[in-house]
Amino acid sequence: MTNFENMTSEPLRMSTLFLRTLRDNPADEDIDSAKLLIRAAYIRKEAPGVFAWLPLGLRVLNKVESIVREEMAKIGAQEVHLPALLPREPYEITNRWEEYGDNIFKLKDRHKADYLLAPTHEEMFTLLAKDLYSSYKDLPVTLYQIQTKYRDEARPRAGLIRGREFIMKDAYSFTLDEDGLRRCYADQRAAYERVYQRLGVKYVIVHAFSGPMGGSESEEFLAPLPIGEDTFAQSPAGKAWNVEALKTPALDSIDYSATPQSSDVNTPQAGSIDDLVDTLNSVASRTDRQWESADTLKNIVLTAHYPDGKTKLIVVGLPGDRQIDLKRVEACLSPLEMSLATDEELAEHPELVKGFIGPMVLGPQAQAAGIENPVEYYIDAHVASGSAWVSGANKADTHSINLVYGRDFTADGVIEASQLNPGDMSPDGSGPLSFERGVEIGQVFQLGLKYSKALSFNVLNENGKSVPVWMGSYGIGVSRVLACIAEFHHDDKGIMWPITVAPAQVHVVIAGKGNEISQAAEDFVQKLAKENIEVILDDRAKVSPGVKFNDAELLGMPIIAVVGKSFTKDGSIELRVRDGGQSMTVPADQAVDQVKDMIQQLSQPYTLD
RNA sequence: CGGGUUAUAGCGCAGCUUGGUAGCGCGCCUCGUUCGGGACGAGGAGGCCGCGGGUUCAAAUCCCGCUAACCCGACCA
Repeated sequence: MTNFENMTSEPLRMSTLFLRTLRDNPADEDIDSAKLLIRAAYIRKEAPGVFAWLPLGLRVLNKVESIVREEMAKIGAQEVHLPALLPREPYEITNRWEEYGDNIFKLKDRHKADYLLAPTHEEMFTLLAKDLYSSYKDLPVTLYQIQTKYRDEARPRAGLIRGREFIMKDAYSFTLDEDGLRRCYADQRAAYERVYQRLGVKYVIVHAFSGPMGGSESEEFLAPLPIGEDTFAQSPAGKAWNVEALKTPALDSIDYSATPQSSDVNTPQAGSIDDLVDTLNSVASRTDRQWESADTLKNIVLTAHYPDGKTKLIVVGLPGDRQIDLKRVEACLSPLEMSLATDEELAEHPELVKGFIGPMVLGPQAQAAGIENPVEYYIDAHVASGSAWVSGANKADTHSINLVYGRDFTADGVIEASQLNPGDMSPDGSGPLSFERGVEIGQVFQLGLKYSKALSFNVLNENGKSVPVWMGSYGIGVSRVLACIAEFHHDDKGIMWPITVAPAQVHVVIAGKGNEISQAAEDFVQKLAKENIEVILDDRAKVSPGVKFNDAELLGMPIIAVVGKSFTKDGSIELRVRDGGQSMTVPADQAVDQVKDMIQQLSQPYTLD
């Protein structure tokens, strides 16, 4: 049990432990990990998204952190600790004072100078490394910290999973070149896999959206849980993507030589795509097949918000059977943020006839239509070159049919604008996508030169030339992953901690009165302590056995030992495994060895299916 | 930012319709009896009924305003 060598072997006595378990679930939490962690007095909510750590919770947290530290040490990352309270200037240089906006906790000191509570530390780590290092001989170096982060979330929720104050391990690698970055990235990625395996957390590595720094690689570690806020997609070949990073496979061009010239159709009462399809089937019926929503091209007017607050209208065209996904549009048109245009905003462009907007007045077509100040037009990646569409004719009660993309109209750009659906083709072409929800518990990111350039972190290379440093950043949501452990490992009675993070390995219950029983329990606990096994001893007087059993199951130590009835009968101790329930009664003098066997078994790596 | 729900003891809740001494369960304290699956009896402690204003002889309760928490949504022209 080398893992626990440095831990105290003094038993935790429930008679004096700062602990009060709750019989009822807290009314304002609705996910299992938050309910159980609060009921079992591991944590306590102090404000929305802000939690206090109580003795047992802190022990779990420390063990999670220890595992992270061990794995960071293995790959040569060095621990530091930066302040959370930071001046404004570095964030001003990288424009994140503005970009992060309301998500930053901002404050002023007594001299009215701006400060912030750091949401992340790329700037400070870059400046720190820049301060000390200036030669290629100093590289590579990877620094990390485990530290409290602050983000003023619009809506904190789900207990520890989306907090405003949370604990994060963030690491930053500095290398001379891109190859070095790739090696650091691979090291971190491998360390993350070991961390999550040791924590007993299921994870899926998904391709993540890598932002405007085109080409940089980024992957997220998601814990597949239905309460997750991220949706990820998996292909039959086993690859996975965050939906934000999903790319639609390129479509083959369609031969449109047989498609007739476009023409207008009178379509009153075409208020929705469904109504339009019905109308088309009655006024413009075709012989080969019925009109379907997938034949229509709907054009959605969006207001694009620049970071400085200015706005412009854009139009996005996508197949009528698809839903627009504003987040994906934003990802393609970063840093613009999107909202649906209001009627007032629409009114500034009279060529946009609500309900009948078509491509012929938009983007590249606008000039020919005599429009001075054209609205930019983007087309969804599901629109194939050469495909024919029904779309608005830019006058009331009229649609055009046989509008061919690439013949009759083009766009200012092709973007990922629509929600992907189960069954859509995977980017790797291996078959239909399936979707699942996940909690982001880690991310590895090849930053490239973004921060070193912005903050002028250069070193001299072998030729004496000043070159920017390649950077990567790597995060683990420590408090969040703790909540995920509880999500994966609990039942309706309580938590079932993996032995690697449990506050103690064994929970000894004194069930019964009398000196003999309590003395036997004390002897047992002392023997366990000699073996460096951590113990919680329920030595509370005047507490009935039922209460003790229920608390033991709620608190969730991996092994529960009961000294009571069976000891009185034949001097034996009852041992149970909390998760999975094997249970046995062994003579007291064999109990320690039996516990060691159980710990051995429970310490086998988790098989993550 | 919009929508919904809620706010009464450490925790979970009732009371509000119809204004009149603030209640229940758990937890906490004392005494006694219990002691293997959230024991029982007796006796206690603990409240600015979210905040502010109003109506009234009288407000947890009715009216107006505010604040906070939790959930849902951030979407089809």
